[in-house]
Amino acid sequence: MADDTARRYRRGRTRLPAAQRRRQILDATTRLIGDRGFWALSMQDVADACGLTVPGLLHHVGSKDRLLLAVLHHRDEEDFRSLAGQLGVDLEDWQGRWPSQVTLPRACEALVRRNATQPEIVRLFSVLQAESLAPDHPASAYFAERQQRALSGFAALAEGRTPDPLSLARQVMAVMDGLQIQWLRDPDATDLVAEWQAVAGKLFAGLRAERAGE
Amino acid sequence: MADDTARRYRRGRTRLPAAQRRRQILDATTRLIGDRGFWALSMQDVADACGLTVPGLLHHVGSKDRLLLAVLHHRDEEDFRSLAGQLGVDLEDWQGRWPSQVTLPRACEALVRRNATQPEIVRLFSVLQAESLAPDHPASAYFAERQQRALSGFAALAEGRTPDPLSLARQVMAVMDGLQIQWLRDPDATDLVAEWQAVAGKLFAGLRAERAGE
DNA sequence: TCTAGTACCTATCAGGTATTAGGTAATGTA
DNA sequence: TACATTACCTAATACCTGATAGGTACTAGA
Repeated sequence: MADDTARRYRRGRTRLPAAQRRRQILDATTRLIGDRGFWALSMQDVADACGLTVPGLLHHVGSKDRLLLAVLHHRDEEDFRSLAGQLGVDLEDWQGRWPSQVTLPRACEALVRRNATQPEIVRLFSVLQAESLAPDHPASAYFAERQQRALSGFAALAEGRTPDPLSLARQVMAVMDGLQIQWLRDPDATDLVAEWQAVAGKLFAGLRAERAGE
Repeated sequence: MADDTARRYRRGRTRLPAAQRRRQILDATTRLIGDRGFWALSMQDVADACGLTVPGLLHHVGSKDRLLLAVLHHRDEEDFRSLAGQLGVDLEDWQGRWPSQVTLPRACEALVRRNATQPEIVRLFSVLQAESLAPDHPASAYFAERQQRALSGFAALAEGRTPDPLSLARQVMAVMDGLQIQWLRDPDATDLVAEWQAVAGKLFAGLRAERAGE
């Protein structure tokens, strides 16, 4: 009997180095949350997707909540890196501020274009953003901070070019989030980029090309 | 012992007529889903909120999924009724079309104003709308149909006054949904109505007062 | 006052949940 | 080849999940 369990042990599972396994876990979780949301996600689902048992999975991520936060941070980093690349900014000499050739319309366009290529990830954030409106959701604080950061980031780009940059930032963010939901619900009927460009024309109508006082 | 269970039976619970109890259940569920989302909601929570046991609750609603749909339909009806009232439309002689004095800007303003007074309900729909992006969510079909209905409703109001009514409808809906999320996350920092009016000015800039050909 | 209907109960089920404890074997290094 | 590390396992814990079966007692109509 002892022999039996010994023979059954880890039947056919592959053993991976921690970093590689961790990446696989984050990827799988990203996909699964995008499909079902976080509350509906079970550690069993993730473990299955990775060819692990549940405790095997927990060995790498600690707990379900920490898994969620790891996924979010990972995606944020990745997105930021890609966006900077698309805008021609070198991350080596990143000073915490965008260079002057990066304008709000240009940054938005880049963001929307990138999002249009990765619906699963957009869904992940859309679902989680809404789910996390509940104060005791594990990602509640994260999304509150993220909204703050995004808003002031957008506002900074419009600084000096419009009377109320923060208000414009809110409008930009609202349109993006709202369009994405419609697009996810019915991807064939909605052209995310085209629709964005149509609104952008109206939102940015009064935007000055140069900062006031330059 | 039999005596004991008999004495414990329904200790102190109040018995209500079905219609009244059902309404109480719908109200409580609305509040709870707004707080936690549907996946995170348990029948136990609802039962507790109503002073019932879980089977007692199920007696009235059948199943968790049917409870959800009942809540959604109930809210939709209520909202429609209120909106019509605010726009001065008599539901008795409702023909399936809005009278000509109801314009898209006016309808939107009324909608936003009403939403601003009931954050819990707005949260209910925001959370559910995102959760239900998963195709196997019990409200998935409902929200797909609802999005369709809302879009064509908005588009109909703009018919003949703008080159692409459907596109305008999508923009309007996107802004509303997006602003609501920001507002729910941070109600004090966001003035829903004011922010809407600011965007509305831009979105409706080219809208003709009269339908083309009138 | 008897009776039919029904609102709601208790008990139980079959199955999921995340997490912990403690062990096993594959791996990289001395 | 010996050893330490660690990726991952099995087993068990202590829940909670929606749902059903079958009974109890309140209530409205005759």
